Amino acid sequence: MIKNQILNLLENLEVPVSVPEILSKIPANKTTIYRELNQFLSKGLINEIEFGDGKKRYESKNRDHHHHLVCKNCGKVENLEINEKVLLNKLKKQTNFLIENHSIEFFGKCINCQL
Amino acid sequence: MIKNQILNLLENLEVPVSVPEILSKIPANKTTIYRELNQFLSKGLINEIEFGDGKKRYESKNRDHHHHLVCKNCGKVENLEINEKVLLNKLKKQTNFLIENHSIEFFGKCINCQL
DNA sequence: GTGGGTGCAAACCCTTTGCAAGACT
DNA sequence: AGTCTTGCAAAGGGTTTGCACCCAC
Repeated sequence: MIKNQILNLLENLEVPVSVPEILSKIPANKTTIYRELNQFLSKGLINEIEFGDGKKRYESKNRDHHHHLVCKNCGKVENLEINEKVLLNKLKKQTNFLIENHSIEFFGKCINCQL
Repeated sequence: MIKNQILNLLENLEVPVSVPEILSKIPANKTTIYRELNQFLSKGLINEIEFGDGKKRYESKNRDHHHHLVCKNCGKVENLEINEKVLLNKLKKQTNFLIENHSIEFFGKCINCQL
């Protein structure tokens, strides 16, 4: 079942993947991939995230929650753990907004691309 | 000159806008808008940002730097000021990554959409 | 006539939609 | 028969590209 192949892939990858990347690793139809991803999303099994190149990326919620360092030169994505609890608690008190999700990403140059 | 119309628009708007939104306010060709935005980007005059709906959004750097609360229900975008200096300094010491840019966005429900 | 600013049309790529075929109960 | 899974083909929507036009210097 393709559903499981996709979930397994997302659980085993270190960084979020786009649909084109998934397609290159799982021999299935585009429609199937998009369809399953949307189901995973509505079931809350995965996260959707964007790095600014026009493609949405997906990662399993089973992996530790973390943020990213995205190299704008070579595209390399590194995981980054920051403790945002303090920030989130502050925001909860400060705003009337119900925060369900957040995206904290940093863009720049990875060590190899700094010359 | 369209260049200036776009810059003025971005400077006067409270929240980032997408190209389709710019097109609805400035009577010009798509190509022109994209072309000018890319020039602004490479000159560092504006920021590019994504809210997860597949459209890039743009905001003037002349406005105060702030982050956003994006309502996933009605699409409303509110500005949010958080002091990320501590976080950025910590990251600078903690990683070998050259951070040029960052995106800190929160998604959820605005006060009107919480029922 | 050379260069900057603008537009049109087409192409490109990611994503969505409508419909049909097959498998399993 | 009915439902669930998958695929194909086409359309949709944001973005990019190639080329031509026009105006000013």
